Amino acid sequence: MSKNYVLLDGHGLAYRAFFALPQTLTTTEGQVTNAVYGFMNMLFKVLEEEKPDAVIVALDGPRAELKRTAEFPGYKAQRPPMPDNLRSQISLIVNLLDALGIPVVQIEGYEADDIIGTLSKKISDSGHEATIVTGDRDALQLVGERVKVLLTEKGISEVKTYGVKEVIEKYGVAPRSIPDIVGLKGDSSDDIPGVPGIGEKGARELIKEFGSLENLYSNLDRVTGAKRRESIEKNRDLAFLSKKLAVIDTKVPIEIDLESLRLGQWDKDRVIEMMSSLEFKSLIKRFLQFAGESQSETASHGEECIECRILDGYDPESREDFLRASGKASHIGISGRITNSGYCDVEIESIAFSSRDDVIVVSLKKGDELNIDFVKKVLASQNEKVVHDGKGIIEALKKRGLEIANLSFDSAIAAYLENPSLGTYPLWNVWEGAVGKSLIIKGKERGTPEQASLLGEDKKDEEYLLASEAATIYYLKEPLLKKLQSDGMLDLFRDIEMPLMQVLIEMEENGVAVDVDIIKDLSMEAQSSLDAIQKEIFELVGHEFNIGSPKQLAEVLFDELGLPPLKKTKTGYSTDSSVLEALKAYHPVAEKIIEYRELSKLKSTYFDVLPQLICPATGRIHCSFNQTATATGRISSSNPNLQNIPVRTELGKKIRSAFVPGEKGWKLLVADYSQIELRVLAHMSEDPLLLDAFARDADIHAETASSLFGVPPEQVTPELRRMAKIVNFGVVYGMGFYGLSSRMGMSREEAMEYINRYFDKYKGVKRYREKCIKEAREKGYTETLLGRRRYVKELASSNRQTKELGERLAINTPLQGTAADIIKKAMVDVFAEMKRRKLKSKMILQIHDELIFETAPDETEELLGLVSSLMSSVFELRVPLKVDIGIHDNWGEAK
DNA sequence: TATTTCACG
DNA sequence: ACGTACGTGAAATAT
Repeated sequence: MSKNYVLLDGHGLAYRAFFALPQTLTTTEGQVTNAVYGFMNMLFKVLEEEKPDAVIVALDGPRAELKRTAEFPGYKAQRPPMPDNLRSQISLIVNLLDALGIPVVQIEGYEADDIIGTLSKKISDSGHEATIVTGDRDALQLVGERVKVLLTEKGISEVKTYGVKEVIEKYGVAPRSIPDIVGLKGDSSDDIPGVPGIGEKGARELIKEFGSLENLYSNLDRVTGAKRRESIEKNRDLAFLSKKLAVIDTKVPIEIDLESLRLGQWDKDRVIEMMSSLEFKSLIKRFLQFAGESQSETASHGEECIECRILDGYDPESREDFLRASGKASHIGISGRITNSGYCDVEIESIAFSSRDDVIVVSLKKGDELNIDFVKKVLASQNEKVVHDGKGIIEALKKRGLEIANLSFDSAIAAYLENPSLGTYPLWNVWEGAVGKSLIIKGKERGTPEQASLLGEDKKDEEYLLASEAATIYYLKEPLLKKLQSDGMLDLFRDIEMPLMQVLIEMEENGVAVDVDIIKDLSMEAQSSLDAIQKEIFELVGHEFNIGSPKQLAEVLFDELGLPPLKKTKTGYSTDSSVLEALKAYHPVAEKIIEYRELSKLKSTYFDVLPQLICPATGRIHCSFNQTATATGRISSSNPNLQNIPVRTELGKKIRSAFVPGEKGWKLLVADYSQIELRVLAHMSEDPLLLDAFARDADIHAETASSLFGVPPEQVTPELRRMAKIVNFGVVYGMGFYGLSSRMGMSREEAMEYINRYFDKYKGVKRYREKCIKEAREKGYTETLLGRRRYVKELASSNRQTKELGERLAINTPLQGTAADIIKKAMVDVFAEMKRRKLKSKMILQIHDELIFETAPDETEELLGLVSSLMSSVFELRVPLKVDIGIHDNWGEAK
């Protein structure tokens, strides 16, 4: 019986995958896996399509080029050495192949091509079939009756199959004549010279006509074109040498028992273990599928086939069924469909509950009020509730008078803690990442068709989807909880993030009041200033253009006015504020443009937008606080972003003054942590100088200036203090001397000098930085005081710039993240205490180190004391947590 | 959709 | 040879 053997060119395919797939394909900890992935993808594709009886992978042996470089020293001479990132992947591939029971053949002194050539000959000689998978066109010479070649085209996943027919179609010659063609045209990728002046086309024509090099040289007189003939004649030796280099050796001494080889000798557990450590979720699935496992076997790997009944939300009996079943369930998974986003416009459309094997979907559209009692009952039940990114759903439910009792778990937040760098946490991705097995929602039981149609015929798929979501959420809880536990983040999750979610919900509901009249006045003022500045700019330049267009502006500045382009962007010359600032010295238009920029920015981002964002129903602005957005653990704000309301310029402060208490007689209470990141640095580094400075509540920048510039504290000038402040920020960000020099306007040497002096004085900080980098490199992640993680895969990069970025992240993230931990806990504590005391006052904003409340007249003093003491006592650090706090009539008054 | 710029901590 | 501090979100223009 004839067998089909697949022969793969290991290095060749790995090389292709390495260059075809992005380097960004890595494990969470930063091991680049693109070549392994590409190779395995190709392997499985071939396994699935060719269904071979056996597979062999050939690798270039040590000193494989020797044989051919002995003939011609230039052979493969221009080939750069294998990148380290690829070398490490080759050994992963070999290990994986070992686990898969696929033999890897590597013989000293021979290239993979020769091994493949020898094997394919042996295979076809004994009457079996061989399929060669490679990226090297030279292999086409091996094609024969029982040998075909799958050649990777551009990229990696595209392959073309070559049998004898295809080779002749493409090259016009028999496969065995391919080396003759190479002999004439050469091969730039292997540095085979060929005959000068003969290219692909000419070579093909000549061999097609003469059949071989030998025959060509015996009949040189029949070659047309004098020049061509001369070149061929002159380069006879080169041509034959080139051909020799291109001929694949089919007589390599290989000891392998082809007959006993067969696919399927894999160590299944090891394959799965290796693939999951490489985070190849989909390949595991493919492997299991290919391994043709029966259901019971797949279950041993936890492959779950979850069967859910979908109950009809309109059928009273089904509802009773659900309530009965959910009583026994450990928790209830909830998914909801909402329209719009943001507190002001959000509305609940429908909701699904999952209690292990029952799912029920009910519509909550206006007019479907008959469902509300049931929903109320489920939501109020003693079961733990589980949601995925539930903040919006909860708000929408609350707007309809529905509250969730015992909400204990949000899988999006859990997934965020596991890896905060992902940016978004779609349910399905989280499922893939946490479980990676297929979840199948089976079965669907409904009431009568008339009742069923109440949900709307066209909405049936939507209903099914919502039900699957609820079930997925249900089954997500356990694995994520386990992971949090094993990663030491359970407390952070349970005691901070989940309670914080409730705080954020109320803050979003509360919203913030703005005085529209102030903003509208500012807008009008800005418009008239803008008109005037625009006119001036046009006069200075001599014509009109779009000042807002960086491209047109660059043209005017650097081409027309001939100003020096100081900085480049990807696409052209930069016109950002630092450039314009420097250009002030050359041309008066620079200053005008800076003014124009500032005004138009503020106008378009704030003046014109804020009034539109006032919610008609509440008369206030309700932003969204995103709890799963930042890699460091901070929260972010959007629609609008209230965390970047201007403050640094005069005009900016005017905008802030439009933020006011929403009720007559009420005030704004603004509390911010003083120097929180530097205090965290002092705590973490235990640097004596920093600890002492904060213990004395000294002016930290002045202290730094004093030790940096060697002047007594009382002689620190504002200028020295300003420089020290930049250095302090730099330390927190993990600065290098170049960045510092450009920011301080000094030479690199000077900057270097200051940095050295800083680290000499603050030895603890120096040690801290080194420790951060070392630990992050070892563990693959950095962590904050509360164990919040951030994987720093940049540290594993071979690119220097990326690696240095990783080092800065390793330094900065624990500082920024711990500060985030601290204010988050403060929010939770303050919120809980306000609830306990039943205060009317409201927490309305958080701006990273600052909390803003709206306080009722009779609560101002109480709240002030409460906030101030709770904020400073959330953690016992080695330094005091200082809080600046004040009562104001508007936000502009603070600071 | 990507790029550039700029507001904040 | 190159570009250089951390973390965000939004608007306008370019593609």
